[in-house]
Amino acid sequence: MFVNTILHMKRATDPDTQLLQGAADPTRLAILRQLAAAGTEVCACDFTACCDVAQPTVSHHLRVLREAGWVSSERRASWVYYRLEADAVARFRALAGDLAGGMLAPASPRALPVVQPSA
Amino acid sequence: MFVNTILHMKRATDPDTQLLQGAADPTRLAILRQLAAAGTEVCACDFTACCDVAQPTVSHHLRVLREAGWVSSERRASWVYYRLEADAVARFRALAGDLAGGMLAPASPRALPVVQPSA
DNA sequence: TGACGATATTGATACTTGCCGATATTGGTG
DNA sequence: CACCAATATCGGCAAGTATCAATATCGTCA
Repeated sequence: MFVNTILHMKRATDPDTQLLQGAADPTRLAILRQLAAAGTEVCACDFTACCDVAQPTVSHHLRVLREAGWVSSERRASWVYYRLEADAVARFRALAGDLAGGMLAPASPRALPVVQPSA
Repeated sequence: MFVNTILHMKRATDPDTQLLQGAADPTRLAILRQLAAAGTEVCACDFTACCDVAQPTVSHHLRVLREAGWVSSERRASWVYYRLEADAVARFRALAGDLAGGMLAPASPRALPVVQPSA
């Protein structure tokens, strides 16, 4: 409430959120999946084919992915090759693990709070 | 290009994208983390405290999370309790696994394509 | 150097989203 | 029933974002 008086000034500065936002788009997720499936670098021109969006749009999404840390690119001859960043994938998996948290444990016989909570 | 002539008509209909978009916000990620850390259900009033946004905003984010399948809610007395949906967590972890794809394997000695790719 | 193919950037537009104040709704209580 | 506390919904605004056409840039090749 107080912190937020600085009006909407906090969006996605957190690296985890950036990572998630990077993947949170159908086109970008398709790109990430294609990269994961390939297991190796992929030429930018190969994404244009799969994503049913125009070339500038693909380029835009690739930039977003790069800035989110998901991919890195390397120019070779006329083509630009993109590859998944192992570090991003690792962080993503760690995040998934965090959220799994209590789900994995057999869940200790928890007492349902029948009376008022903290507030 | 052709499919897209239907102008911007495909946003986030895919369930995986929905899941990612659900988590791709600092406030919502904080909520998810708090739920995971708690390992059990959490009263809505407890989120208002941690998220430095106004109550209607928290309520909004909780709805987004519910619609994305991340959480389910149950009203008890005056309070509403939220809990993580195991299914969503599982799908999220599966997604992380998918993206890891080739990263886990020792990466077969791949031949760098020096000549032109597919296009 | 000039032409060409592959990508990136720019500019404009429409849609989406996060936020809050005000208000409605729900359930318990006196 | 009237009141109160906890949540949800509504209305509107400001910022973000996805998209494309047009254009710029970069590298290769003749």
